[in-house]
Amino acid sequence: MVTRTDAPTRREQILREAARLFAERGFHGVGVDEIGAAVGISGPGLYRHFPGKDAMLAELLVGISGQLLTGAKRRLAESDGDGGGAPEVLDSLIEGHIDFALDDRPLITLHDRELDRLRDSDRKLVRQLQRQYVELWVEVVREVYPALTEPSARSAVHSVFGLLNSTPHLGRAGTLPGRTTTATLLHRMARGAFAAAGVAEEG
Amino acid sequence: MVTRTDAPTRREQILREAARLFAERGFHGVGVDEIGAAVGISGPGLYRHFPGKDAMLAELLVGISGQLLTGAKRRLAESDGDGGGAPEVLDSLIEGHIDFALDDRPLITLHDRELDRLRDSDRKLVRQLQRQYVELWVEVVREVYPALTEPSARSAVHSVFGLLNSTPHLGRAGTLPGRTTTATLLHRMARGAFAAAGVAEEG
DNA sequence: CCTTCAGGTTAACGACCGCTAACCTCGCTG
DNA sequence: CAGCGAGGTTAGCGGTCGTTAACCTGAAGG
Repeated sequence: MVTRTDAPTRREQILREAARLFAERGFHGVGVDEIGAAVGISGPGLYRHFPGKDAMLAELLVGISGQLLTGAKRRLAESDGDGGGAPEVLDSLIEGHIDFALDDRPLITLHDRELDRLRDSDRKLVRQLQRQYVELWVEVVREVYPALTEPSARSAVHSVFGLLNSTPHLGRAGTLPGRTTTATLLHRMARGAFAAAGVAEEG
Repeated sequence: MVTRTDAPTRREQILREAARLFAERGFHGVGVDEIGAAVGISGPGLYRHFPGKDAMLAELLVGISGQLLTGAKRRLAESDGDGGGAPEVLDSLIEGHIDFALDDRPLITLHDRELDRLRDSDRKLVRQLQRQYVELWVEVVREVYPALTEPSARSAVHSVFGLLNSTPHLGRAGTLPGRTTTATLLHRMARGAFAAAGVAEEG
């Protein structure tokens, strides 16, 4: 991960603010004038950077899904090189998802909330990326907990996503008991949830 | 619970369809004409039953929050009468929440998604009910897992809500491996998540 | 120095949306 | 049976929203 030092482009500013506003008030609840105002230009000036409001949401959602999937693939590949067993890979996946959820709360919110506002083609793309991401988790989870059937594993993965993506509900930013504390707690809970899911099937 | 046999009133029909549509496409994404069409009347006919579109959302959200809180209080009281210890109460709370999440998926979706579209007074009321519900869980959780600090317990409760409320993401209705199977899996995972949160603090 | 063009501006259009007004039509009920 | 209220209807108003059109400006380049 090369950390950026140069200033964000206007385009990136717009995406960032749009994500925040969409997450706060919903896609239909935010006007283009507001997005413009948030970056210091006004209304239709946005159309120099994006063909329309939909395009901003599309780029955001495709970006998130792609980032999540790419990161997960990278972690999987890294642990293949190491002596990393399946449990370590699962830990790595959990850690990556938590980092994302804690660092980009607006995006995580949008990710499972505004998908249906996309044009058909974009929605299909995002869903495909999401599906790959889920399948990747499912494989690792089943390796760690062989007692799990495939449908149960998939349900378990979705549920853990729900758990990890709950961070936006945890106090409005300052109230958290410290980032690493929260991350550790979430990590333990995710592991615990998977473990409980994978004990016997039929409980 | 007295099971109703009489037909739902027009008003209840409207609320039911409005909930479904709001959950599918967002509050601002649904027009009053669509809600009307969904119950066989058209557009402004809704105003014979509700003073406005906002009022429908408000009634839905207040209703959910109230139902959840009432149910939880009832379960708490019942277990006080029995020889029910804290772990049994927690199980009962989890079970109740799962029932609700599985039976009223649209409402569970709205519950944490469209709260900000409410008038100030309604929003305050809903938040107050939600807060009471959370606090009730927190107390029980801390009784079962005394190692948990209060902020951690609160975070854990919110996270488990995220886990339990993930049901809308689990396949579009028919794909679930049976209701009781799903309920059991979710229950085990919730217990596992709490247990993992409550082991030591500092992990 | 003139041109070009990226990146803004304001004005305005057309569509849509929530809501109201005005009217209609039953089924009760005194 | 007169009347009246509950629960519909359609027409239309006022406001908002996404988008386009037309215009402006300042910096880069031959």
